[in-house]
Amino acid sequence: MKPTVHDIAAQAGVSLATVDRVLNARPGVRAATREKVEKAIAALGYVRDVSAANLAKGRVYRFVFLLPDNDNSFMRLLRAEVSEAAARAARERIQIECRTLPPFDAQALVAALTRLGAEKPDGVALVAVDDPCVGLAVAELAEAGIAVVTLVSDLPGSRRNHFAGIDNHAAGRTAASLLGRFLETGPGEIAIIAGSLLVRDHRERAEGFQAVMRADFPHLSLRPVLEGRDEPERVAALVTALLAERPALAGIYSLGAGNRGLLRALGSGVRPAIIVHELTPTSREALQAGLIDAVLNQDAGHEVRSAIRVLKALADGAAVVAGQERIRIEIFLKDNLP
Amino acid sequence: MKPTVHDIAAQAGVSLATVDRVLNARPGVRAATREKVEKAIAALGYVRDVSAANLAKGRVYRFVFLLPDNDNSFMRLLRAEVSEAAARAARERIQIECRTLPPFDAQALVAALTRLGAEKPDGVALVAVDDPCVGLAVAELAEAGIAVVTLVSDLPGSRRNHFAGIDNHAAGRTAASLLGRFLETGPGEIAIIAGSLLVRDHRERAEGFQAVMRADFPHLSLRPVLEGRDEPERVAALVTALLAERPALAGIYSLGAGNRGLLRALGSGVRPAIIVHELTPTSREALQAGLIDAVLNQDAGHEVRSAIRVLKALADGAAVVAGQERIRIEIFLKDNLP
DNA sequence: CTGAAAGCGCTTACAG
DNA sequence: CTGAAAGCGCTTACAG
Repeated sequence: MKPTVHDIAAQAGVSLATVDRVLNARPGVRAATREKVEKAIAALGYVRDVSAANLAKGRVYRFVFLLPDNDNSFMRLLRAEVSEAAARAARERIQIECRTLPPFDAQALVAALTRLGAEKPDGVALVAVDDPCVGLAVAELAEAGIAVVTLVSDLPGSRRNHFAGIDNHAAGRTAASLLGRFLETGPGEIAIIAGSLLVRDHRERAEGFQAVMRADFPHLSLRPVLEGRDEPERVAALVTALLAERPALAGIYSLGAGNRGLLRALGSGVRPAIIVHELTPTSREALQAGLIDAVLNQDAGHEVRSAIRVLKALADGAAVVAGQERIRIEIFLKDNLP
Repeated sequence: MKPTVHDIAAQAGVSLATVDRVLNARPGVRAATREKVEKAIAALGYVRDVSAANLAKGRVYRFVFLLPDNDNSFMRLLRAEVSEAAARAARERIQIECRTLPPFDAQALVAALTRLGAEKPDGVALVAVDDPCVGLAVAELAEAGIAVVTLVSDLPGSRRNHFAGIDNHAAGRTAASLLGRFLETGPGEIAIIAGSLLVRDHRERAEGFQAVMRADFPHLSLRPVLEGRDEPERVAALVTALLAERPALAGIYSLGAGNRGLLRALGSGVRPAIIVHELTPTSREALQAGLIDAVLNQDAGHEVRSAIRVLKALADGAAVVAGQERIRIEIFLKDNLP
């Protein structure tokens, strides 16, 4: 049988209350007593039953998710995944609240974070906006002992505890490798469409893409990055103009949102090779119909579940399973669609 | 506050024992009483606290993993993942035992399954061998109320409850799509190397690959499937002979194990485009060094953790999170290696 | 068929 | 600084 607090108490010759004090590193135990108990713990190989402890404590974990209220498929999906996970988590004494904010708005994010510093939840997950004052607000939460996880968009160099998202540089490099291999037939021009280069994820994807293209596929030349602001209308206008000017364009890497616009702007004849980001109803359908060649994806459900697991581990001071929390850059062709 | 069994008992005017009987569908409750309790449960929106219940029951889940003792990287990794997961699971009242068996041996597997029918664990995970008598042994476990999950290799049409693995047809199709796109420069010949076509996974991968190649890339012709028995030596011999006969071979799809042999057989000059299965130290290094072009992978850690979650859900009669248990066909290029 | 009481492993006032 | 007792939400003999 697994040893319990009773066994430790008996072995150490103390009461349950004292065992509990030592176990939880609470003050008010003489050094000699503490040592006796620690010896017993080690001797018996005791491992605490966390759910029994939580039951006794009546502990409820409180986590808050701060999400942008962008109206694009990916963000909608992310919000839906948080809601679903919240419903499941409630059964395990984990209370998740989801607050939406205007997108790309550092001030709004800072305000929300500052408020949380006062509310003192056990943990916070946020889609970061890349701005120094956000880093400062995160530092204050960390100072207050609140666990912080960045989601989808990171804040490197800040005091966040963990990032639940993909390596966007690597995503850009992957897109370049793939597109380069698809276009070995001869020279050509490649267009890059971002949402905005002011956003860290997009900038990193663009950089990774350009680096590999220049190094490994010198026969392909890169056009300057276009910024579609993640808006279908704007993307459509940009691509229409682009194809009018360069009807023989070899490839397009669309690294942001608004792909509905991209698809609308394509003619019906020979099209460039196309790689886009995020598996949405639009991109899935386009992939299946052969209108695009590959989709790079981050699994929103996995990111959300991972963020919750990590927040809980941080709250418990427990270890995480590294392999389980690594968010993959998924490559989808029409053949391996889930 | 979340309602508890006490609240139900009070509302229905019965004792805790009776509430428990209704909650667990145990016999010996008058229909009228049962109804009162059920009404109270519904009215209060009661949700059972599973960990409190497990604590009270002193319940320990017993799961047994039946794994082949193949000496290849993937199977070694799979066994290691089971050990790791077992260590973690022990803390949550889940006891996992791992038994190894000779590979591809239906008789040995049937014997092990039959023994388990007597031992009556809560659940069994097995790497299936595609043989009708294995299906019968699985049916007996199902009959005995033991949850059964196939791992990596499925047993379709059997009474297993769930398959934790990839769609191997789709994997083959994916390999073909990718290789086809990599070889658009002109006609050429493609070789397929399997472990053995007697194994279901391998057969399905080969079929998927051939189907897409024939349909979408008619300029590429397929050579007959070679069988390397997953042994490096044999694979090396086959590939050496192949390249001697066809020095201008355009591509190789290696869908089984033994890739160390494949790499050894490659000359130092122009090489065919190559796609292999499973991310192992060997394939990772080869991908990074540019000796192969892509690796299709199934995440062994994910498969094992998923199998355990599903077995637990089956034992509890609970629902699974479909998105979380879907095993992806991962595509790795050198740029998105984890 | 139904209920009172004890207990799972841990924690928490409260008393000393 | 230390301990006895009650309690978290659920289940289980046992008695009636």
